[in-house]
Amino acid sequence: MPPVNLSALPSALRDLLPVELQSAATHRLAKRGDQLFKQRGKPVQMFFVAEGEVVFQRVGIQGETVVLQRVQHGFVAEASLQSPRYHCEAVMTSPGSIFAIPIDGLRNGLLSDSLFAARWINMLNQELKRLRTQCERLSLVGVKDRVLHLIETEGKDGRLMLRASLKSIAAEIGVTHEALYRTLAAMEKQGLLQRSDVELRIQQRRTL
Amino acid sequence: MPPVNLSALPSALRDLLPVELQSAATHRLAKRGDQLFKQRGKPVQMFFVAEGEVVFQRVGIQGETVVLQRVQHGFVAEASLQSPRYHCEAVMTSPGSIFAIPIDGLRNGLLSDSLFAARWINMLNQELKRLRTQCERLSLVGVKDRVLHLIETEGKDGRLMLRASLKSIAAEIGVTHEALYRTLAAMEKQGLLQRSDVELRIQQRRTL
DNA sequence: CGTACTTTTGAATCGCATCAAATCTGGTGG
DNA sequence: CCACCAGATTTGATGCGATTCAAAAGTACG
Repeated sequence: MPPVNLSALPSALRDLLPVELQSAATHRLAKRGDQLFKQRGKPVQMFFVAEGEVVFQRVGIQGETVVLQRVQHGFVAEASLQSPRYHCEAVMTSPGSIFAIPIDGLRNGLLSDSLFAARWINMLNQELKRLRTQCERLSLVGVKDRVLHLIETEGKDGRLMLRASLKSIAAEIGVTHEALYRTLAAMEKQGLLQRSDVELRIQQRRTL
Repeated sequence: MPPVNLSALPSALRDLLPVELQSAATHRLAKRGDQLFKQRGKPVQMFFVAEGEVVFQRVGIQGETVVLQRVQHGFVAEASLQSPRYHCEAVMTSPGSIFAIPIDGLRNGLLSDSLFAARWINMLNQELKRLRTQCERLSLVGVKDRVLHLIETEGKDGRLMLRASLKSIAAEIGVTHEALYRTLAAMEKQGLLQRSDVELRIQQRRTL
């Protein structure tokens, strides 16, 4: 992977990382199916997804895969900063653009730059909240409620941009893709929802 | 709340916090139903549960409560370090022992003590992993699989200590308490599980 | 133009939510 | 110490909705 033209860095990275880490970053274009790292592999780089989608998944005993997280823009496996091994694997589900930062440099930077450490903690806190929200969503009964919750929490103004397939969304909200397709169709028929190629939009009731 | 006799601090706190923050900690005994903080309240203290159980929950639109997290030993709402408001409420579900640390002191400490910041990041990373595991659990189909997953991931050697009611466990794994009771009974009848007042134990198959 | 994947619809089964009600438990106050 | 109450535990009956298995049509990509 080549070193990065600094001006090409996503603003999320430029605002977060100290300059010395920005220069240490490398970049690559990844295609669908590429594996960023394997379960039980040793972390040497921290990956940041700028474009495309990465799923963070674990392979169960019967070989079934459970999606733990989808990432379209952000770090993958921040929690593995000091882990000797990955506890999950990361795979591209759509072609994309990936930045990588050496983990030891990251660790040093966090120790030597306390403002950077504070920003990093902030990022982890946001991630914690996002995960708690996801747990909340998975606790809801019924596909419909989960869809609405997803649009309300991950979308903006009742609109959820579709950056990935509905199938991967189905996995994320913990239902089969068949159930999701059927529920979306039913909701649209009831006028609760509008679908397009690029987004899901909650149909606002005019009078409350 | 009185200041704390330093030697009474849980070791988890003594290993994590700088001494100046340890002296700033206060302590209280809380009883069932006590509310540590309210949804939308302003965070001024960071709470650490040493004994008893706290649930971290959000009240939904129809007034139903969703349990986001149960804490028996650890920080509650670490993610609210820089939040202007809590996005959830925290309630004791059993009497317990609570330590409180002033949030501004915590923020200052994280900025001035980089080793402390590194330990804090470590703690957040562990919490992230725990939450991802919980999402994984909630994605499983069937109460039985969730129970087994819970015992495997939160227990030790196939034994899960019951620090709280089965009902609160049911909420945590996202099923009704009736379904949990029935499933446990069925699993016990099939010899998959042993129950006692204090723990659930997976029945090991002798031969694989 | 074929291959792989997503999207879609169908049918059957069944596990779980739901509503109800009884028993048991620990804790409180009289 | 006992009556009482709130909550936990348990069992029962019912119906819906999601999983599962199957198959077809649509779509992207090399």
